[in-house]
Amino acid sequence: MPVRVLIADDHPIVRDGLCAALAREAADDIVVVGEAGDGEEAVRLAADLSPDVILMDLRMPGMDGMTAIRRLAGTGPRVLVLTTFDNDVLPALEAGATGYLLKDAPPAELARAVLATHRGETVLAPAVAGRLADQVRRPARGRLSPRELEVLRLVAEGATNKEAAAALFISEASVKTHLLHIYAKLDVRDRAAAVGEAYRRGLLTT
Amino acid sequence: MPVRVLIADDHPIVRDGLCAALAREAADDIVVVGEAGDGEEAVRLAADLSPDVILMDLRMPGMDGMTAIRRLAGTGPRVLVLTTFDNDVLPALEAGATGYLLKDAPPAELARAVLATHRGETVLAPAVAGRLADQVRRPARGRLSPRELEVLRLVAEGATNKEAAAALFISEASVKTHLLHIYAKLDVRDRAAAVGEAYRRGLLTT
DNA sequence: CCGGCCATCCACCGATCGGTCGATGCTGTG
DNA sequence: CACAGCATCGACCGATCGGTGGATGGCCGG
Repeated sequence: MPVRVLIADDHPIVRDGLCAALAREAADDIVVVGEAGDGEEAVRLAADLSPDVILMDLRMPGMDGMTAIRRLAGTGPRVLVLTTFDNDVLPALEAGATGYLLKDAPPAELARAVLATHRGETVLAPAVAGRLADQVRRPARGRLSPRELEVLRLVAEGATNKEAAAALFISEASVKTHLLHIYAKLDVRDRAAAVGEAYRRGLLTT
Repeated sequence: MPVRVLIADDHPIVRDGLCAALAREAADDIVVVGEAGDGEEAVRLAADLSPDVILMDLRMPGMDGMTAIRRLAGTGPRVLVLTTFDNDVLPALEAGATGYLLKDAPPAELARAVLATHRGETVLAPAVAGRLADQVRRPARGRLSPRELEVLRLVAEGATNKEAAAALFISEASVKTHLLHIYAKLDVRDRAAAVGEAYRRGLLTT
């Protein structure tokens, strides 16, 4: 009995590619039962089709992959994240993903990963594993608290300390404290470098 | 006689998807004659296979799509850029691309675009056209000079004005002037916002 | 129950930055 | 040739920022 797969990706071309690759590499063991173009559709189709494995992109319009994973946590199907970027690994695993692959993976590896995911094995792309190790080695280093992230987002959009304070309904002193903590965590010395480093680490997005 | 297409994209899955989509949408009119995984391979295969149209991703390891387009300019095949991001439009067209599509395009549109490109028509994704109009309307707005980009890169990495001046062998006053020009072009008021805006516009990359 | 992280707040000071006046010379294009 | 854009430099001033050294309370986990 083949593994039932649901594909969730906003690019039709990528969905086509996944179908073609899986059919070519493991036609007997894998069958694609559905395709979703955003997180909401993925959650709905997962309930309707009860797939074994969901191939999930993280960046999608509307409901993104991360929240979709949280919605799906514990409902049956295992989620294999398939995305372009190697950040977001820890959040994805925390949200309930079983594996994390990159889109530059060769089709054969992809097929193997789908089968492994179905068996409950955690699949990590090699490049991803190293990054994960880094993050675990340095606790808190680089992990910003929700509040700190809000402050940094405002600063990245041009807010002064005073403006950020007003936007968050806190005092300017608190904003400065948050920023000092951010500097320490990102290992930088000023707001401009903090914004740059945050974008490089994928903490801030377009 | 079908249009001969060469696919250049670093993701095997995307290449599969393009093959499948083109085969499904226009099997009689389009034939994929080759696939390349980076810019260098694309240039080599273009010479060997003499395709009519090259579907080219811009972000690839090794030689990127932009330089590949420049190499191919005037050698015969027309280049249709197919990428995820809607920046880089103007540079791509200047480099010699005939069209610019986004990866979220539906397969049918993609097939039509390939045929149109072969006829020499310029194909632009709707979202791209608007952005292009913006850039033309406001000359210089948003386009940073090479020197300004260097300054901004240093600032994004945490350099003070003095440090940036030292790194570029110019005076601190010049750095400040460059920064003021940057602020005006990006429509921001400080270095942190400039860095953020630059990342959002894809002027700075990881 | 205590330590750690988070979030909040205060005051002071020196350094840096941004704004605004300039100015010069070199390019390339109409 | 005139004009625009680029790159360089100078001086001044006020505003903002970063650094320091605190303080409080809440919450969670060992």
